[in-house]
Amino acid sequence: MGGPRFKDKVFLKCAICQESAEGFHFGAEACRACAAFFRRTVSNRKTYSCQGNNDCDVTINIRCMCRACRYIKCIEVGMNPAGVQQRLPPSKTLVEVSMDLPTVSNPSILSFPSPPSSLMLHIPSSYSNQMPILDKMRKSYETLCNARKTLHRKDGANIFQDNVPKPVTYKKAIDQGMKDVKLTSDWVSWCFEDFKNLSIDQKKILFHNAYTPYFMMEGGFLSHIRNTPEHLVMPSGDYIDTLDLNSFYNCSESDRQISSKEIDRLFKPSNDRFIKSVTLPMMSLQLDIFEFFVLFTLLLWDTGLIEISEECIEIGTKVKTQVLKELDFYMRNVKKVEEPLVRTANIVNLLPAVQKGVRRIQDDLEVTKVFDLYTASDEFYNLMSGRF
DNA sequence: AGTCAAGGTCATA
DNA sequence: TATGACCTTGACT
Ligand SMILES: [Zn+2]
Ligand SMILES: [Zn+2]
Repeated sequence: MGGPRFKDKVFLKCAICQESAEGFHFGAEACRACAAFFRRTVSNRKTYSCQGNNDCDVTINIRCMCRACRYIKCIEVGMNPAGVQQRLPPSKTLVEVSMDLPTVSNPSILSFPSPPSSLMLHIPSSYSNQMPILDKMRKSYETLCNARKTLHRKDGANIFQDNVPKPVTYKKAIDQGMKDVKLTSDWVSWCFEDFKNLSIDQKKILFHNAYTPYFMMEGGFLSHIRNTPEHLVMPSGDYIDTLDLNSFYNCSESDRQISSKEIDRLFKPSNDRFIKSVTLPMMSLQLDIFEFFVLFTLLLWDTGLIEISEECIEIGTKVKTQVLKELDFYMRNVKKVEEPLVRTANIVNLLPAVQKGVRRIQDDLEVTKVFDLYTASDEFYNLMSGRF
């Protein structure tokens, strides 16, 4: 028993099983056992399934009890499957395997499902000190994306394969939005130390106020990144096809009471409006990930809310000012924007468009509620109050 | 030369 | 067969 080792005056514990750790592995502080487990899992492309409810404890004594939950925890603490290298010696058995899957020749490519967009950039670590909050958001967004891949993985699908994005129905979209609430709330806490320290009431108020607009704004942003403005991209990577609203709103299980024309009349104007006022401007601005984070910050820390405390207003104002300063530094010294003021104003001007877009679409849903066809949004909003 | 984090090996359960 | 202690490698300082 070596006991916990010293490392620069600090005890380090494995983020997965709490055993004393020896260093970073694949993006997280981890013991060698968990690192080896993660490497084997990714390298051999194994899939596990949990016999329980995907919430088994993974601690040092029972770390092997549930492989599925151990792997999920690896992802949650920040391990990146892309960190596992491709098998170097392409042995004969591997060649045979790849013959079975002629469409996928290079397994390592599968670890990078996101198309390499220059707008999803990372900043050099030398800039981290100058923009700490944005840097933290960027890094934890990567963690969020990995966690989403696990969470939204289709049953039976290989976790390491990039699922081809598919159009979703209304019910699936709500379902994915509900599943993503917890991850997003975790992400918010990862991003803002100040948010983590708020009272539960204040957290709920801020998060509830921001989640739906954020959900839609992120959908617009991701569709801008993918260059498919007519799609609203969901956290899972699937999308709402606004050119085919009929299949979106008419789920197969529900009665097809509404004609395709009626659907278009009800929903098309607000969807088109959202694309025109949010997604397309993002594309023309070439909004990047850090600028998107600034918008999220302004959205979350809504100091105009009537229910929040004076202290919360003070904190929110401080956070927003800090992030705007970081944006200023980023535009001047990293992105080297010619007219930072004009660009910042254009970016911030997206927020009222997002808010109006959300309101329009929510109004549409109110109308459908009168028709008593869709009730999922009630569950959705009820769920929001149970977090934190 | 020393550290870190990859991959590999192989006794053991 | 999966695990994890132990070893090798290769990049970086
Ligand atoms: Zn561990
Ligand atoms: Zn489990």
